[in-house]
Amino acid sequence: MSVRTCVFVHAWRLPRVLFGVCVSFLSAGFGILAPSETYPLPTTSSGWEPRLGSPFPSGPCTSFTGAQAVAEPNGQGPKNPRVSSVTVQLEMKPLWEEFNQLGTEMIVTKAGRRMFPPFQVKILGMDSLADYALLMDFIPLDDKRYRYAFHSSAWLVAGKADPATPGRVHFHPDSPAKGAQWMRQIVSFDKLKLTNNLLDDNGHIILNSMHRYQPRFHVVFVDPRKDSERYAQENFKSFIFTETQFTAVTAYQNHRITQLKIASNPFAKGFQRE
Amino acid sequence: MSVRTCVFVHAWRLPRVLFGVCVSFLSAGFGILAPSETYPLPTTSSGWEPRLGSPFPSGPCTSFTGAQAVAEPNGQGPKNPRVSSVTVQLEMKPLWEEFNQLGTEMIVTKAGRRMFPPFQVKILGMDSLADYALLMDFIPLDDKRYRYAFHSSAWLVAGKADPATPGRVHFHPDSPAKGAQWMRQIVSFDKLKLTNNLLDDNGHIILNSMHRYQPRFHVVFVDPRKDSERYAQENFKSFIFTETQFTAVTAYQNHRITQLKIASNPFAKGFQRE
DNA sequence: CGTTTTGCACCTAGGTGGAAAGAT
DNA sequence: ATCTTTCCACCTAGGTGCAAAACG
Repeated sequence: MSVRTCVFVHAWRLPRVLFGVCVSFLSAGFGILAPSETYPLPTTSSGWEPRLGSPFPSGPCTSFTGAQAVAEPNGQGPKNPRVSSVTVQLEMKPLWEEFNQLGTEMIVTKAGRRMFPPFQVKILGMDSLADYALLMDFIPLDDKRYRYAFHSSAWLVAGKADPATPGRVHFHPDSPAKGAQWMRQIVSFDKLKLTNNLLDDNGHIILNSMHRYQPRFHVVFVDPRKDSERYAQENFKSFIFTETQFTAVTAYQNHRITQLKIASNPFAKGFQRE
Repeated sequence: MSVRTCVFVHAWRLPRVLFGVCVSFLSAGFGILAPSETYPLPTTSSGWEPRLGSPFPSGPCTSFTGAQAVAEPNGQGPKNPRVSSVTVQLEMKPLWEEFNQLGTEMIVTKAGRRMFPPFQVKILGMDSLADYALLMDFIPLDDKRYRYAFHSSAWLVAGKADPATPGRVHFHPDSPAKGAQWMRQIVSFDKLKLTNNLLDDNGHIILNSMHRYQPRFHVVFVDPRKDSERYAQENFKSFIFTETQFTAVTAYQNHRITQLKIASNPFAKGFQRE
């Protein structure tokens, strides 16, 4: 399937075009967006290898494992200097790695569930005076469905992936804001919730349980030019931290994941050492 | 005392001039502001009658008592149409009036205490596409200190006012934002806290206990022009709701105020009917 | 003596995983 | 048999007025 994604958005908390980040499929059109709302994105894919025409990572985006934990996307084509100079550090990287080593699981519920660890980043290199929007989306890591073999404590492929969920984007609710504001302190996506409800109308991210996903983080420069749509491809930069990938579940499968969640999430303190 | 207030601000979450709302005394200079931070404002005054040269209400600003509860300031001089067309409705007006009838008291603590009822407004008439900042400040209602006579259940003048507290302004933390955003729903100043700590460095509003105050609400248009300071006087509009005036206290004096607080504040439910 | 501070019990509001029941 | 839903006890986080102690 050929997927074309277009960056272009109408109406940002406003009744007319302000700037844009619109994502459309070959067959889909535009849409009106508002912060905290979500929007269809291509989620069907055979992984997150390069996809023709996608403005979001068209090359293998890797997160560096250096001391700074900076994600450096590649192959996103020519970029506006206002985004090309942006770098991002994943917060709580050691904790993410600890989970990732065990095989991170994220609970999805009908009502929506937060992620843990929380997706938080430190941002550098923005133009202090320019407006930016920050958003996240989730792409399938493969086309498979999984099941957990309790006896062997291992994930097994259980077949082909279920039909793709409605693709959505989560805008950080402070969007849009000045670069100075985003860089001032750690940016936390703690309003983002994951659900398995295909009919969700709370703006949550919809995922298939027992499928694997890769979170993506996008920085979009809000181009003040009237014809900003023309520069859509240049005005954003995407980041992927491979240590944040996870399997969506309705109940924890790996007991070691459960224990690590309990040990590290303050809200689960009630389950510590019994 | 002659007080001159100047509208002009440097740095809005940003390292250089963006737009401004700076308030200075005759003897005081400028300052760097950021949302949620506060800033010196003239608080010494012989009431809130007209004050020469003040960009904030220079005429008797009254709140209408009509069905819409719209405050209509007067005598603020020529205004930019982007602010002159703005009207504001006080939310929970009946509750405010109920308190006001008894003599509203607001607790001040070292750590800072919220107001109750909460100061919330509905805003109309903004330019949807323009940027605005919203802020509040508090001015002394008179030059007196009070004490409460429990036996007669009445407030008595206890002398001349204590030295004025450091004047501060509370910017609504969402500032600046588009008119459309502000008008979308009720704007609540629930992050604003009152303190009696003269050395407070949490950005709270500092008040003298046993003194009376009048909250003010200011709408500032963020003028994109380079020389916006020149138009500072034109770019804001102030609103005063007389039913929101109160006496600052460290402990409630009037028992009927206590009862009304308990009856109407959800967080005080633990004290209902004993 | 009037006023302020402190610790506290009691709330609101909402994020946890567990256990049992339900669904397919 | 596998997966999902629901309810719940138990947390975090923080906003209340109260009572006693402290202050000046």
